[in-house]
Amino acid sequence: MGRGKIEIKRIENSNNRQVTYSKRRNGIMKKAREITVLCDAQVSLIIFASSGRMHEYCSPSTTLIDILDKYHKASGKRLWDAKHENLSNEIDRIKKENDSMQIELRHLKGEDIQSLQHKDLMALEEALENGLASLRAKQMDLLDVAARNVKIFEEENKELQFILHQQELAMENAREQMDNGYQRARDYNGQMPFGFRVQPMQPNLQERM
Amino acid sequence: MGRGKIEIKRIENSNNRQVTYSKRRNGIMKKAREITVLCDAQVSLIIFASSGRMHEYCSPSTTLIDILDKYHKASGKRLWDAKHENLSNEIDRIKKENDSMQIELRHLKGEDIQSLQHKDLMALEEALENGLASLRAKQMDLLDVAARNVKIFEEENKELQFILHQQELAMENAREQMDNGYQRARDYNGQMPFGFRVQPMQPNLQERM
DNA sequence: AGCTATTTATAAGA
DNA sequence: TTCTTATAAATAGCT
Repeated sequence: MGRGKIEIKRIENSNNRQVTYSKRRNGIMKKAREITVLCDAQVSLIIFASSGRMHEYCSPSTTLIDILDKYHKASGKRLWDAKHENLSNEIDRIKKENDSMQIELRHLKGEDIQSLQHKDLMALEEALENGLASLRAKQMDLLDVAARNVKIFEEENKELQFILHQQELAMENAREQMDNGYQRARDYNGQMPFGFRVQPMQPNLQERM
Repeated sequence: MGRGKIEIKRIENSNNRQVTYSKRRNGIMKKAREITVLCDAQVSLIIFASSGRMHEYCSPSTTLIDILDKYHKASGKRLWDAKHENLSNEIDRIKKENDSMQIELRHLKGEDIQSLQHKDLMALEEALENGLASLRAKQMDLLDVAARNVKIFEEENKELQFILHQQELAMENAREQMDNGYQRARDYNGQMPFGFRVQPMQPNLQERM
């Protein structure tokens, strides 16, 4: 369709080839648009010129991804399969793992055990009793710790009371000295023996509950 | 280009639409082939008719995957990465679910409870005790069933012993009659009253353990 | 699925 | 590239 008929074979003149490429590319794109509208078709058209430049057409109302998805289903060919399949398989695998854990959990919570056989029930019982035993042991530990903490607090309390008492004595002493002279009493606190200061930390306190 | 000019808009007559689709599809395919040859281009063309049927052209010397790869590089658009991302996200989601179930399971089995706080331990204890309670209930049911089955067997046993006894009497009787004449005794069994036959089934037997 | 009058696309030239 | 135009090709409406 032109001034002369041409054979369908590579156009050797690179300039002509480039011009023809442009013209025909526009032609195809137009045709693609037209068939889309006229016939309700979905079209994906990707063209790379030999120069590497790309042009694409994709019918509106859809996306290339969508079309490739349908292509996948329609042709059975797997395009980006390897990765895709691995991921799908992994999902399946994990889902199965999930399901079995879910069932185990339910059983341990006493749900859905109507269908279990005697043997399964025995195993379940053992598991529950083991769990409970571990739990009791842990609770005993905690009680131990708590008792120890109580003792530590108790001792500290005594010590604090002792220090408090000492301090009261010191204060009284100070008040007496104040009667003798304000200047000497003002920095009394700085001179108080170190051992009589209240310690804010309890380094011996055990793990909290 | 035809007997009449047409507007580029959806062809309402479905038959015409289908015919036009076929013709134009061939046209585009041909154009795609031609530009491939004439201009050294690489082309991927995928068309879905509204019916869902698919047609594709891909220039020789390449593959759809190859073209999509180049598309990927040329356009920067992702395509199937999106899908992969979705799958990856789902995997992450399920894995998290998995992990938390795993932890819960371990806790119920008394493992890894060193780090638990008092409150968690209380909850765990309750769960375990509930589970154990359900289990005991189920076991009681089973014991019940077993006891009932024992009783049924017991009664049946008695009945069988009774029948056996009757049969022994009958046999003795028969032996006596045989002394009187072989012919009359031969089909004695066929004449035995129905109620005295051994029943092989136990229709009252409850669910097994 | 063919036919063909017409419309479109485009090769070559400017 | 873009425009022009002669001509090849595609195809709409019929069978």
